[in-house]
Parts: sequence; structure tokens; C-alpha cells
Amino acid sequence: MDYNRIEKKWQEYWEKEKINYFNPKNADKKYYCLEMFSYPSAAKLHVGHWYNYGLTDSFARYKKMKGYEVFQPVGFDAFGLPAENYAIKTGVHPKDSTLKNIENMEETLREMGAMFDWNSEIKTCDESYYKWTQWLFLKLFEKGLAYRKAAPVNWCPSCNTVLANEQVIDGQCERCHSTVVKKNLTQWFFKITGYAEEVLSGLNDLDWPEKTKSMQRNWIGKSTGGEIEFGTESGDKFKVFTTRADTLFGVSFVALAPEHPLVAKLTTPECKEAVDHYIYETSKATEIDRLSTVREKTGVFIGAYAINPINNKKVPIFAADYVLYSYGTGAVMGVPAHDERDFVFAQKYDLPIVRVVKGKDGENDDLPFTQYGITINSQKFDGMTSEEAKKAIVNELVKQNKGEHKINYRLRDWLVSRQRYWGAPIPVIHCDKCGIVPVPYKDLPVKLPYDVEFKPDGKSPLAKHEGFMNVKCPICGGDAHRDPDTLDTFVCSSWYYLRYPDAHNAKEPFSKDIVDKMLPVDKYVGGAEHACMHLLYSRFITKALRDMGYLDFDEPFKSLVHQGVILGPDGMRMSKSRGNVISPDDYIKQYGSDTFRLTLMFGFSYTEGGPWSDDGIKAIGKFLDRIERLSDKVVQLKAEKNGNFGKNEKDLDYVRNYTIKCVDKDMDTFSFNTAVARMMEFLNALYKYDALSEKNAKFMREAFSDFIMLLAPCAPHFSEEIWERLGNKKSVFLSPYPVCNEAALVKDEVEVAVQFNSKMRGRIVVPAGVSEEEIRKILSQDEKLAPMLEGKEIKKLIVIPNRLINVII
RNA sequence: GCCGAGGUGGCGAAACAGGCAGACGCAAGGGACUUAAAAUCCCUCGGAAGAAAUUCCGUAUCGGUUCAAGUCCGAUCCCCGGCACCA
Repeated sequence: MDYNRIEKKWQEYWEKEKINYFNPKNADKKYYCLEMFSYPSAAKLHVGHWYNYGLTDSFARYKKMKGYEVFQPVGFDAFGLPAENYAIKTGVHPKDSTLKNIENMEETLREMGAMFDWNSEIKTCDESYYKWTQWLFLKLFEKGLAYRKAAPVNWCPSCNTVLANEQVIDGQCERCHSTVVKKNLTQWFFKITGYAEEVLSGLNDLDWPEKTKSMQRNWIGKSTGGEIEFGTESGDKFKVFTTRADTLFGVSFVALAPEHPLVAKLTTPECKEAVDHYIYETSKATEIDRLSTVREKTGVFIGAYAINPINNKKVPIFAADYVLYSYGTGAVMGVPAHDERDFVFAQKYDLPIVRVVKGKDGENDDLPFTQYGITINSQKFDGMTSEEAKKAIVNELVKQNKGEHKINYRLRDWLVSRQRYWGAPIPVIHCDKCGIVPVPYKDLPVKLPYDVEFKPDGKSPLAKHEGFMNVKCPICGGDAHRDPDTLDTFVCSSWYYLRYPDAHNAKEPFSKDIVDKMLPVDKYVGGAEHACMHLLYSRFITKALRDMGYLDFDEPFKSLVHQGVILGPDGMRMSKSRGNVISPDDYIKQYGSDTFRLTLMFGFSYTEGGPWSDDGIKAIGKFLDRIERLSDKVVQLKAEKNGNFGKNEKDLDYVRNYTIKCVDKDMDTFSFNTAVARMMEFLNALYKYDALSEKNAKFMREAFSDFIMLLAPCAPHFSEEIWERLGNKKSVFLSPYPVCNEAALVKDEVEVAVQFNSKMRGRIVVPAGVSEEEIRKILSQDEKLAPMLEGKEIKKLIVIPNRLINVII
């Protein structure tokens, strides 16, 4: 078959017949199938795109044949750093290179033959899209969910911009791997922490990979404990957060983060020099050093003492850089006997180690003892379990107004401003008189100017563009200037799935009616690397929009699948520098896109991925050739003669229906490799039947038609072609998916395994559903098995119907 | 350290809910067809012993539960992904 020719033929046909487009009239049967949209890169589609888009398309086509009105849109996450960095290197404007890349990708995506609904295409860099990204920002601002504050932020000196916590990996920039430094800057944040509890608890009901849910849980990092107020001799007070209030009697020191304001205030003159020196040394340490767990715990006594509210004991206050100012209260109580860090610290600075919890059963003398146990040395709280003591001690402090129950989250607010050019401008105006003034909705979009000098110098490129920057204040009419920062591209991608179903709406980002009908996304497919970024941000934005009344559901993605990663033939991640990149194009030219797609389906477990091997594609080529050869025979079959439905027909009918049942289920669960395996078995059975001298032509034709329908989602062009050759006038994708006839799966006779004392001893054929009695009889007559039973007493007979018989003798 | 997912032939991988381990394919070997090659078709293909029938062993390691364990339980080792001085 001339694959490249028929691919074109059917792609044109689908386009002409509108096979791929979602019909809103059938929205009650909608199935929203979405692949994570991609960044428009200059290179052609790589294997990863194919693996994501191609295979999920097969799933979508399967759903379509199952009777769903499938909505499978496509678009581009078009803002972002690579285009800008490319521009800095080559002088090609980001807009020009991006639009050109998009054009390229559109073309190759069409060549894939996926049933994308191109009518709903989105490009986040279009004014008609980012207008609504800005709208979203303003709505969050109105709600108090977008705010500006000065804070120590992650700064990538190479990208010349701030980064969200999520974009810092091991202290390095996610993108360029430069070491990230802390800078004190005033930046825009989204208040995702306000939704910490809901994004956490909502995970329980999601059909998502457990791994991803646990990564989000981890990232959100909920811990339940108490905040306890310590006094000082000077009358100042500060709070510590602890999850182990049961160890409060064991406190022998208190440690404050070096940045904590009380450090400067409480340090005594005698200690000032040492403390200043310590703070200076700390500030020199890089973020990576400071975050290392193996780093020695250090600190410095500041000369002041704190008073433990539970027993009024005086304990020394230290400044210590293992205490993070950004978490909890920036102050911790030191309980050396029951915390490893505190233990090391106490040994180093010779502080008392007081045990206040003992093991529940038996003595455990090892310190630090970090498990829960029974309280000791804790006055009236002695003898309680840790769980009880935690509550009781905080309750006692609540009464004295010196503490409260408290939940802390590790999650930080999402830093969304970027000092870069190629993004959506932040739609606010800074006025000396009126402060921060949101751009009026009627003035959106705030257009990103084209003629901008974006060579990096540590400041936002837009700041240098006077025509952009200088505006009149919408309130007072006086001179004012725009915000020179742009939004993190994750803001653009945090709501795109809402825009697709109503992509051309010029009056609002999306109609409430439409999204309430079309969302949540029924199946979302993409890489696992987005677990704590895109997937978390989108959930937050959905909930925020819900609370503002713009939609009526809680979660954007009901069901999520992560595809695995296809590695180079050497088992390493594909990269140009390694020279192990597999280019789909070469294979598609030679074997066709369906062959390539099927190879990916059959060769890997979808969620695992693995190294590419050249051998697989030849095998699939052979498989398709075999199908084509058989189709020629089927077409030429003379219908008349044999209308019998005997044993051979029954056998084939069994395989046919078994295949339908299995493939149906496998497609539904992204178990593509086994679905293809079942189809191969079916084809083998069809060949076996075809080899018979007597065959029922009508029946074989039907069985073969079923085969092609099962294959169609996985090899769309090829199947359409064969389908047409079989004499069908309409697209195979308009025919209903085959339904398994359960009756055909009931066999008269089954082969079961026979074990004696649990060891395999042979196989026998028995009528389906025989009684134990009959089995005994059959066994005693079996010429191979009967002699082995002679003179032995059958103590017990275990029968697993249609599978196995275990004879205990 | 914590959380999560894994470890099955020469290779990619299957195994519903504890019930014939290795489906389906690749590679390899043998054969048929052919002048020959390609293509196609047939057979073998976890290991060991045996002429064979057959037997024994085998799902990272050790132990347990069970008539029966890749699957369940306990311990250990290894690999991958994530988090990590989070109090």
C-alpha cells in the first residue's frame, strides 16, 4: 500500500466530511479528550509528541466509535523564554519565530492524521487569547487573590528573571540550570495558599495516578500542630510552630531564623559582633548550601533568653540558619531529646538534653527518640500518649492565651511576574497619586509592543519602551506608567482548557453555560513533569473562578494519564548533544504514519515508555501487510456456497468476540500494547480460518469487518482504505464499535489444568460447567492420569471452573 | 531520611479478583518454496538432566500464610521518579 498517498487522501476526506469536528448539538454525549498543549519549537514533531498526541488520538477515536461526541482540541503554549532567548541569540523577533514554528507544527500535526478540532485552536500569544489571561489577572486582583509584595525571591542570573518555587530544581533554574540566588524584590503573587486545604483534599476524588497525587500532597505539605508563644525578659514575644507540642517540657533552647526581626532587637551588645558575623557568613552561603541536609547545623547565641510558657523555664535564644524564615513563624523550639537536628545542635553547643517521651513498649534508651510514646518529666501531663499530650498541652496554652492549634502548609504563594518580554503584560498601571490601578476591562488587551529591545540587563525589557510605559492614570488622569513585567507562562496555561470549548468568544473568556456543559475534561494526557506546576495551578484557578461565579465545577481534569518517556536506542533521554534522537519523519516516509503510531502502541507500556528500537517498526509493517493481503482475499470471497456455522466458525467467533471484549477494555484503559496483541491473535485466527477448504464467506466477511473496526482507531488511514475496499461507502469512524456477543464466549468444552498435590500433572478436556462427580469420573478414565491415581485416596478436590483442578491425594 | 512506582527469558513486554508464568511480538536456530535472494509459509525457542516419555528448578534475595504465591504478609537488596534542615 502506498501509505503516504492514502494518508493524504483520507486526511482530505475527513476534513471535507467534518469527521473530526465536535458538533455542539450532541453536547449531551460529549467526551472532552485533551492532550497538554505544547510549546511551538522549531524542530519537527519529535517522538514524544507522537507518543502523546498520536496515541491519545487513538483513544479519542475509540471513544468516538463508542458513540461519544468527542472534543479533541489543539493549541500552542506560545509565550515563553525559548523564543526570547533565540531572539537574543539570532535577532529573530520572538513573535516571528513563534508564529512560524506554529505554522510548521500545525502542518506536521495535520500529517499525523489526528482528529483535532482545528476550529477551536488556541495560541496563547494571540491578543484574542491573552486579553483574557489579563482579564483573569484582574479578576484575581479584585478578589484579593493577586497581590504585590516585597519578598526574597528566586532569581535566575542567566535568564534575568524571577522564578516560582516550582521552577527551582535543586537550587537551579529549571530551564538553564544556572544557580538560583535570592533577591529582595517587589513582585506579583497569586494567593494559591488560600486554596491549600482544598487543592489538598480535592485530590482524593480524582482519577489521577497515585504518584502525581502524592507529589502534590508532598508539595502542599500540610502539617498539623500548634503555635506557641514564648516570652522574653525584655517583654518581647514570639511564636514557634511545632508539630510536637508533647515535647514542650524538653525545650532547652530556641532558634530564630537569622532574618527574624527579633534577632537584631534582642541581641545583647556583648554578642552583637558574633551575631553580625554569623549573619554575614550565612548570607554568603548559597541557597543550595543552606538547603543541604548534610550541612553542619550552626548557630550563635544572641545573649537573650526566652521563657517557656508551660513551665516558665528560661532557655537561651540562638540565631540559626537551619531555621527557615519563610516557613511557619521563622522560629523553632529546640528539643534535643526528640529531634535529630536539635540533638546535633545541642551536642555542638553543649545544651541540656532532657527526655520527656519514652517508648510505648519496653525501654528505648537511644536519643534522639523521635517517635511517639508516653510523656515523662512533664508534670501534670505525665503518662499521656504523645497524641493526647499534644492536644492537652496546646489546650492548656490556649486557656492562658499563649498558644493555638495551627495548621501550616509548605506551599508558597505563586510568584507570577517575570522580568521578560515574551509574555502577557501585567494589566496594571502605577500612579504616584492613586497607587496600583487596574487597567479598565474595556482597555484590554494591554498589547505587547513589537518594537522592544529585549537584550537582557536585569530589568524588564518593556521598561525601556516609553510608548508602552507612559500612560495616563485611569483614575486621576495624571502621568503614570504601566507595570513592565509579564506574566509567567503558567498563567496562560492555567486556564486554556476553559477557552477551547468557546475559543472565539469575543465578549468573555468563555461562556458559563458552555464550560459547565463541556468541563471537566474527561481525559487529560501529558507528561508527569507538570505535577506540581501546571496541574496544580490549573486546579487553583478553576476553584478561584468557581468562587467568583464563572463556572460550576471544582476540578478541571477528572481523569489524568501520564505517558511514559521514549528514550533513545541507548536507553538515554533523547538529546541532540547525545546524537540519539529518533526522528519520526524518516520512519513515516518509509513506513507511513499509521505504522509508526502502531509501533509506539505495541512496543511500550504506555505509562512506562522505554528505549526505542528499530526492530519494532518492521514487525508492525509486516502486520499491516498481512492484513492487507487478507483483505484482498476477503474481497474476492464468493458468498454463496457455504452458510454453515459449525465448529470452525464457532472457534473463530469465539476469538472474534474475545478480541472485541479485550480490545474494548484495553483501549479504554490506555493498555494499547495488549490491545494490539489481541488484534494480532485475531488476525492469526482469521488466517487459520481462511486456510480451511470449506468456509462461510458471509461470516468471515463480518468477522474481518469487526477486525478492521477494532483496528481503525489505532491505524486510522490504513483502516479507512481497507474499509473502503470492503465496499463500505461511509467512514469507518461513523460505524459503531463492535459489541461482544457474550454467548459466543460460552464454550461447550474447556481444557483445564490438572494438578496432583498442587503440582502440574496434565490437562484434560471437560464439558463446560461439569460437576465434581463427573470430574472424578473423567479423571479415573483418563489414560494418562488414571494410572497415577491408582491405589491413592482422593482426599480433596479443588475445582476452579474452566481453569484448574487440584487433586489432593 | 520521607513519599511514590518498580525489579519477570537474549530483547520489548503479558498475566482478570491468589489458580496452567512468559500471551503478543522481536531476535536467534532449523525447514519449505526459489537457479538465487527478497518476500511468504511451517517448526523450535526460560534453565538443567534425558535418546525420549518425562522429571527437577525458575518471576531481585530470605522467610511466612495457603491445597495453590509473580500476585498476599514480614524482612532485606537494587533501580527509577519526587520531596527534603518544613520544626
